[in-house]
Amino acid sequence: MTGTAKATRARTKGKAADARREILKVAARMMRENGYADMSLRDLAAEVGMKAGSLYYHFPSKEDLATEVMRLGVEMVEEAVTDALEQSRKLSPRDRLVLAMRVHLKTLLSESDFSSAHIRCYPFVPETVRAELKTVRRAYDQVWNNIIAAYLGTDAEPQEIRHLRYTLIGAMNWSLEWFNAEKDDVEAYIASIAALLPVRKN
Amino acid sequence: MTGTAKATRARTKGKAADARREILKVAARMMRENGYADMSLRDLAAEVGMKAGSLYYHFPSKEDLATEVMRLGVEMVEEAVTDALEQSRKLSPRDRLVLAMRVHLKTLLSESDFSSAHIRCYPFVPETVRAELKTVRRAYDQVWNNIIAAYLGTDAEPQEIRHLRYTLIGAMNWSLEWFNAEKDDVEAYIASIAALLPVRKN
DNA sequence: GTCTATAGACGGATAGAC
DNA sequence: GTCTATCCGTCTATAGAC
Repeated sequence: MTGTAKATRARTKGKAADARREILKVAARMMRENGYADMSLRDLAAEVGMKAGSLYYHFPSKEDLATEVMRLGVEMVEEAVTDALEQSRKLSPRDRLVLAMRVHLKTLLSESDFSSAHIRCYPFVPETVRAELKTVRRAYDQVWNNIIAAYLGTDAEPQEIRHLRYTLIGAMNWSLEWFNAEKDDVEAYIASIAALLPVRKN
Repeated sequence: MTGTAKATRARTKGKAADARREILKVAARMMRENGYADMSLRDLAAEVGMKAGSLYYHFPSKEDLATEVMRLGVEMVEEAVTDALEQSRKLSPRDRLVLAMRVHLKTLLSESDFSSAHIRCYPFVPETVRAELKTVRRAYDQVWNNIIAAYLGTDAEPQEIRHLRYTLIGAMNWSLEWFNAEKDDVEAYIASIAALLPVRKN
């Protein structure tokens, strides 16, 4: 076992790590539902089963806690998308694009308060938090640039790639505003968006 | 519409009406930039040139002020879109759809803090505020349902219409997250989205 | 690791003078 | 119409006991 792996395991087991994970989980839900400003550390602590002051054993500040929640939010979707693509190398570029959309949307809607908290809270979070998230956000953008470039072909201009990325990500992320798990169907919505993407000759 | 809102809107002249408009204008900008929770009435009043307490001569509460800002936000885009369509009756259903997109997006990006404040703040605003906005929001949805139904044709199913509406509105509203007036071009982005909409035979 | 207790700042809202 | 003054609640964060 490498030192790094040992250290990682040390950080992920034990009482402190459990409490930390629980805090993050509840924080993600509260941020998603109420926003960053309206997430009270008193309420958060109460839901986790501790007092507000105790949170500072695990996180140095509210901003750091929020940063961690939002960072995990990007990393979760990114990992889900890249894993799915990794296991589907034989698909056509178009099918890979549709697969990426499916995984992004499913993660957003059914699995992860972290990702939706990121999307909803980003515009209003302190500038320092946004600065911390710059790198992970760029990395995820790059994942999509690659998927879309493969679909559009080698003659695609950078603006064409960016615009399609904005359109698709916007169409998907907007689902946070209307999607109702009891009435709506992820597959049906993906199919509707996919219907707008022409089958290309490459 | 409440009786109060109707009565106050009738007063469009005089000192009170001017101050009221100024308050709404600054409030819209602050809500867009910082969100509802982080808009302080003290800061708002300072920017308008008054003291916090004076705001209560014009609005009964912060919630009522926010409701008015957001209601105006929908009405402004709706009016811009319907006016444009009114003056372009001869266009094809597809061209009318693209025109509606152009006007919606331009209003959002260059004219109205009110509309962008609505879009950004809606998820986190108190439930009572959301309830007040239900009617105007539904009305604007209906405008788009009609435009899209005309484009898709008489055989379009309700879900097909809704899904295309969500996709297009999502693609446009997401521009609040990335659009930079100095680098990006509204027309170019509209063209990119429009390229995804097949020319139909009707 | 979590607690109690509290500092210190700021929030929305109201009353009454002018 | 706007101001001053203020009430009362809540917030993040810290210090020190256990």
